[in-house]
Amino acid sequence: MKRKVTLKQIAKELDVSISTVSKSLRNSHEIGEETRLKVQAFAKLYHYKPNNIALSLKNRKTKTIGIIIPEIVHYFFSTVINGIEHVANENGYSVVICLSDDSFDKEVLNMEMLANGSIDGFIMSLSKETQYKGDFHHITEVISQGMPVVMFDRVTNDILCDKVIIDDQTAAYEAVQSLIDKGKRKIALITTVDYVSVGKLRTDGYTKALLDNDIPFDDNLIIKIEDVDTCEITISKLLEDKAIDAIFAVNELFAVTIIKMANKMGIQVPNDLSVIAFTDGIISKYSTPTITTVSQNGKKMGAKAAKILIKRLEADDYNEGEENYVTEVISTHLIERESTN
Amino acid sequence: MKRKVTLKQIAKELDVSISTVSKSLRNSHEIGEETRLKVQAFAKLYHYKPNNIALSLKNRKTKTIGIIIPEIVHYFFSTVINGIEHVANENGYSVVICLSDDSFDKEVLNMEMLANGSIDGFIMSLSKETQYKGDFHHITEVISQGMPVVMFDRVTNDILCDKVIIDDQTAAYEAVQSLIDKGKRKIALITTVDYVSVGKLRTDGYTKALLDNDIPFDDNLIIKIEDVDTCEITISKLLEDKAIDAIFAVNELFAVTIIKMANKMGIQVPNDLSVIAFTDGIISKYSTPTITTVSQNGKKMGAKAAKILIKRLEADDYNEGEENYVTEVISTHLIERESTN
DNA sequence: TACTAAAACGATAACGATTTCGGAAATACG
DNA sequence: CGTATTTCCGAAATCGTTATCGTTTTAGTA
Repeated sequence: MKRKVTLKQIAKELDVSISTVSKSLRNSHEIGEETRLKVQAFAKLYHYKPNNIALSLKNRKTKTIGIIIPEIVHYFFSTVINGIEHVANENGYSVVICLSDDSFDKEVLNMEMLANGSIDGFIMSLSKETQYKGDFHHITEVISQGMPVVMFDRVTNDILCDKVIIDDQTAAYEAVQSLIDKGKRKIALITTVDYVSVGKLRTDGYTKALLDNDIPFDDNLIIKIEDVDTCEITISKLLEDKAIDAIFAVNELFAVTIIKMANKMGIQVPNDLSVIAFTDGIISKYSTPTITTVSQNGKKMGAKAAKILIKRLEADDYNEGEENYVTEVISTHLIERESTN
Repeated sequence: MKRKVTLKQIAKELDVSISTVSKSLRNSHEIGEETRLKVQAFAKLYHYKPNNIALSLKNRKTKTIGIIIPEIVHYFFSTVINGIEHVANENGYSVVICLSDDSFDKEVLNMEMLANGSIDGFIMSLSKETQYKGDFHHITEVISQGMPVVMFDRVTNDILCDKVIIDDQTAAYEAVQSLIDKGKRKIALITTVDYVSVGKLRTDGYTKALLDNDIPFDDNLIIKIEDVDTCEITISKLLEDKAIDAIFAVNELFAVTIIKMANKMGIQVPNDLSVIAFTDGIISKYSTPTITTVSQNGKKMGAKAAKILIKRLEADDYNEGEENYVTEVISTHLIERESTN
């Protein structure tokens, strides 16, 4: 087993100094051509590659981005990572990923773990519990230490930093409006609990759309679901009200469950009931019927977040502290499929 | 903006030496109680945390695991990462993730990037292109440098290392056998191109099941698909043969597409046609009808892979080179749902 | 009192790289 | 021929830790 070769070993082998080797490999004109080529040849032969850790320590930058998300087994977050990873890689960055499992403690732990020199900056989406508690000291902490943070999707106004979001409220508004345009009047909303920021915003959009169209707002038509796996009864109860002609669901899991329950109860989608979901994921595309969704381009969000972060990282070298944080809004649009008519 | 505090700063502030600070924080008995407590209090006050990079350099280990997978927007791989991440975290490891996008070059690049000291070991699944080319020099390279590699799912016999797989052949065999047990005789197979190792194995299992049951093997019933998005015509052509009473698909995307096409052609699933898919993912669970699948527990695979890797990493400290590689086979089972009867 | 032993702390090397600075040799120039 | 200027290279600092090995001070013992 041959350990990786270091500058020191090359230096010793070639009977020159470490600095000479280093300079040769970086093609410094300080070194004579003969020596330079000799060193380069030797290094190539032994597959020399500079040790990243040593470089990180020296340069005080790791060229890696820390990602903290609630859950990875989730199409939207996967696509975001995908977007981040590609932009990161193009710019010579790696990504390290930590999952908070929607737990505040894990989020804090992970951030502390990464903040100790392992990464140059964060891209993150808040855990449910963090949003619920409203405790963001761990984030302000790293920001105050000069580590840039870009938040996406599940963000908070309590933190000053770059953000990448979609206009959840407007997107929801437009989705509901599209239902109204198709003549639907009794539109239900299946959403998450309120402390999830995006859930709240989508609810607002829903409410506003009804209001603007003079449709009476009925609190009974808003169902807040905490756990997808146990929502079937709640949904079927809602569906018993045959007058409901459309449902807006804040994610596709809710939507597909609705369709499933409707099927069982003999309610035809889209003929008896239109369904629109937020988040354009794999399920909507392959479900039967396919589901009309509000596209929430995760890859684009991830890419944008990465670009913002990297730009800030590279800029930090020159001008410090010139903080003019941006909030980038990724556009959404309605993807019409079979679940609406 | 306060930079992170270092030992040196604490030492200066408290007018002691760096070593004293270091030892105090590690509770060394070499340091008198008074000094020790003073230093600890000061460190706590300033939120001192040792710099990971410096530690990595010193200890020659990074406590991070490198993951290289073809694609993250893929339920199976997400669950594997989930499994890895949890075990890693429990043991104080981080994970850095690189995507090969099923490209050989990206796989090589990513490995080289990580192999230069950034990580302690790899967990990986081969890209399609790598399997196609059969070129594994980048993997043997890192292994020969003493870096442990654990491969999962898409593995190769050409590399000696730890592996975590499922028994694709037997699992496929059992799936097909279950169809036969239900009286199906004309069973088609929708699979990937042959160089994807798991695709090949599943095909073998299919073939063997037919053979063992004296069912004539018909080459026309095996459809090899390269790209999911353009397979609809191929599938519908197959379905024109109304005598086919069951289809075994090597992944759920194929399966759901089959069901979709069948629906369009007026073929009832499961009454006219039974469908079984490999890989128990989110689609199978939420599709209509729900799809009977061969469970391929990704989380378990990831967890197992991480355990094996970490065990090897910790063992490496003491005994070197005692290589007795294991190949762990994760058990599968059939999850019966609505697409079969 | 003189010597030894223990206790408390500091200097330094090392991990692997880059870079500034300084010095020696070779060349140019007056 | 003596000095100035390149050319080429090496020593050393640095990044933030830990660990080994001294060194000093104090206490204990004969």
